[in-house]
Amino acid sequence: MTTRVRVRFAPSPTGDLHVGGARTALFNWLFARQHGGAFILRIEDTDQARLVGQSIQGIIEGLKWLGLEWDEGPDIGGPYGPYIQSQRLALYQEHARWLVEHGHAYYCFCTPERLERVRQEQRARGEPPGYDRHCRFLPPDEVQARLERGEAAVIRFKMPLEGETTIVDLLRGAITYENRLLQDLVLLKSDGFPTYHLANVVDDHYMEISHILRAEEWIPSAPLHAQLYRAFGWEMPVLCHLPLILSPDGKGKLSKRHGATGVLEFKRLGYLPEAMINYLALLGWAYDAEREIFSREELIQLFRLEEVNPHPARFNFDKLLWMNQYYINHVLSLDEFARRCVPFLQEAGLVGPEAEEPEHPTFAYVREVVALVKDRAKLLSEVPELTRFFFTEVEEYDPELLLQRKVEPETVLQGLERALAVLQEANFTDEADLEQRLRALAEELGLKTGQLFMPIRVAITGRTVSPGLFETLRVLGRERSLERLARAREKLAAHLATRAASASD
RNA sequence: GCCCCCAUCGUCUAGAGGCCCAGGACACCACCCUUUCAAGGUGGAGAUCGCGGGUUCGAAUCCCGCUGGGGGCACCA
Repeated sequence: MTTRVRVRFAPSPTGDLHVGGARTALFNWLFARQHGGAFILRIEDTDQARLVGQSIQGIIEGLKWLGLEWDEGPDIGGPYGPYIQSQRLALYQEHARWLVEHGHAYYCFCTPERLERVRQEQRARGEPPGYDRHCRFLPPDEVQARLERGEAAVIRFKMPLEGETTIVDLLRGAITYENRLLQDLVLLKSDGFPTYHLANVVDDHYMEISHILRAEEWIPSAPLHAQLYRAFGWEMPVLCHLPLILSPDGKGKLSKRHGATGVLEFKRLGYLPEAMINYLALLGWAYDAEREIFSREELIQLFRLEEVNPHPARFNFDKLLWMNQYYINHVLSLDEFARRCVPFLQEAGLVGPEAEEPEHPTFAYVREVVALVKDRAKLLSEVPELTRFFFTEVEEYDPELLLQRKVEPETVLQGLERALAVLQEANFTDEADLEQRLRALAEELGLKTGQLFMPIRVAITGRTVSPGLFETLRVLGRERSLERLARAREKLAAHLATRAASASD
């Protein structure tokens, strides 16, 4: 029997899409694509108290940024909709009632206060906290009377009191629980909303989900789900619990206090979705002993769910950063890199909206400029700082930066003067020509190349770290280069004069 | 407290009984390249495969116990 693969990512809209959720979504997506199945986005908004407005939008934006497109979902619909649980309430209520009528569930009138008190007493006695099944054995006519009186009630599942429940996890095999240790959990809350357990099981069934890939933290509720499937007489999908992503120090799940955790935060910080996907795929899975750079398409082809390592992995920001730089340096084309730099350059006020147009000269210039930092940027967000002097005047800098250890200040000054003269003659479209002339000049002045090039670099860029000198001169062009050189010479001359004056005082 | 999962360099991992006195990557160190910074190249350091018992001619690999880490125990998901 081959059932069509249908998987789902089912976040609850309580905040941004975080990396843990993104990894779950990724594995679901890879699995669906690899099997020619469907990847479904379902929003589990059954807790109105924890709802965060706009977070559905944020989740969708995050998934889109990662390129994890879905086949059915709240925004695009599909044959099994609606895909937002708050729009399916009647279905859950109907099924909760069905369970009561068929002896699998019961009404519970216990107040939150009573439940809390019971739990406290249990804890005090060193017992595991949980519901004491007080209402499970209420006489039917009392239940009826209280319901008619309009008393607030929830519906709880009647967990079998004896025997055991075994679930089968794709990565871990059989996991067995003793039923007597399991709880009579709430399926339908007093506000008429279902809990996760009911809504999830009902939806997975009606949406014909074939494989449930979700985080490991759900293992303990799997026996309840298995019992629900049994009570309904439904076949249970294949279960696969994905290992958790732990904080870098390994102490607990990754959370906000460990730094960026929201997928869109990573976007803002200048990470590439390709790097993010690649890194996340490798958190818990590996292709072989050597290879670790994979395109989306390669992942779809090579990924094997059964090979996922069941032990939790720590999130390593260093490795992600390395991978991001690797993608910028070695994977992205120049055009692609330039295109992605544009929003960051705009944000920094260095280019206008025209830079977005591929045919516009501004984009052509951006392309030329960022080509010089493509092999040294780790994050897209660094690009504005790395290239600022190509778009604006050189920022004010300390004239001391022009000076070289072991080189007389007068010689540096002379070097700048001579460079100005030499470059006057140069062909600025020809890096080799620029290089040749400046190397010759260094030799003429009896300086090591660095001793001449560094002052020029500072003059041109205002800093001691920059892209290659000759390519920088080329992109900057004759006019701006010579002007900056001249200004640096004046600046240094003035500086040396003041220095001499204060020294003679 | 109870239940469950997991266990190879600091981290992510390869390893499915002999190919492993354990391979790769990040991070770290050194050297090379070099106009700065990167990138790249070469090399180094880093794991008695958590510990203890078995099984076997042989175990990182199989079994048991222990320990450690993580998860869960809501009218949250």
